[in-house]
Amino acid sequence: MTERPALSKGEIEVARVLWDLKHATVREVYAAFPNSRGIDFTTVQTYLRRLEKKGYVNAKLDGRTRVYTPRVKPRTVIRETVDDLVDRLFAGETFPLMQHLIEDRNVSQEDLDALKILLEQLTEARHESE
Amino acid sequence: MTERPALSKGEIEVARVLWDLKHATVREVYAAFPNSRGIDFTTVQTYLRRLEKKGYVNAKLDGRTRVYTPRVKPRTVIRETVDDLVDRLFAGETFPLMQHLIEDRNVSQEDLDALKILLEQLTEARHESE
DNA sequence: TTGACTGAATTACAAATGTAATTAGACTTT
DNA sequence: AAAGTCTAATTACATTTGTAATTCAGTCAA
Repeated sequence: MTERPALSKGEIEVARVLWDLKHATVREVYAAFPNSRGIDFTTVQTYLRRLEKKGYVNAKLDGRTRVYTPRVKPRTVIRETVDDLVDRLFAGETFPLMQHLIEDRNVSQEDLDALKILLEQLTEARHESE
Repeated sequence: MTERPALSKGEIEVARVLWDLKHATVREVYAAFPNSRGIDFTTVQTYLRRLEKKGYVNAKLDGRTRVYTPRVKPRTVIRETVDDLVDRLFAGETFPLMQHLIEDRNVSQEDLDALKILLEQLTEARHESE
């Protein structure tokens, strides 16, 4: 089963950076944060260690420095995280979330158009595989 | 400012029940949980107390029993919670989340159609107000 | 070789969270 | 009125999370 403990907010932030970098040391992850974030080097270090313990990243020693690489794909984490949110906030229903996103946020016209295209494609794909 | 502390997962669960009931005692909220949830009466009690402290619900004494009522609307909590998720997981971009919802989940054809209509409506509304 | 310096590992710690045990107050029944 | 019983309030506590201080191990300049 998927029994990985869920990620905390801070852990997700760090995981995202690591997905971008593909593999990186603590220092590199730390450097990738904008200064405005005001996060401490050792805090990043802690998050990476916890990500490793939770099974989300691998670490191998290069000299005396640990190099981290993602172990779980973004898509998987996204799915699990969004699942959880949808369960808690919408009793498992996806539609209300989409409705909220479309109606209560400022979606640009470009995004709206892109969405329409997505929907069309999906509808067509379904008809084909019938 | 919106400076209410964010809700935890458990707190959201309880808040949702209270939104449904409009106003309720601890016992009523507790009763509204399915048995399968396996949550303790006193746990619900704790969550309600914390929701009150955080400013999400009001409580008034009826005899010696506390009756809770929502103080913050679902829509507001949803907005804040989803904002937070989108920030953490998608760097604030709404589109990737919608894309995920549409592509990586099993959206029914009815939902797809409903979405298209939503999109159309929004597009029209925009053209009018130009 | 000995401090000073650099960078990484280890340890720390308060606050938040999930979960519930314990205590206390009011109502009932002998 | 004492004992038992409900129900609600108070207190407790381990775990997780956010955040970082502290320690330790090489390296370099004096």
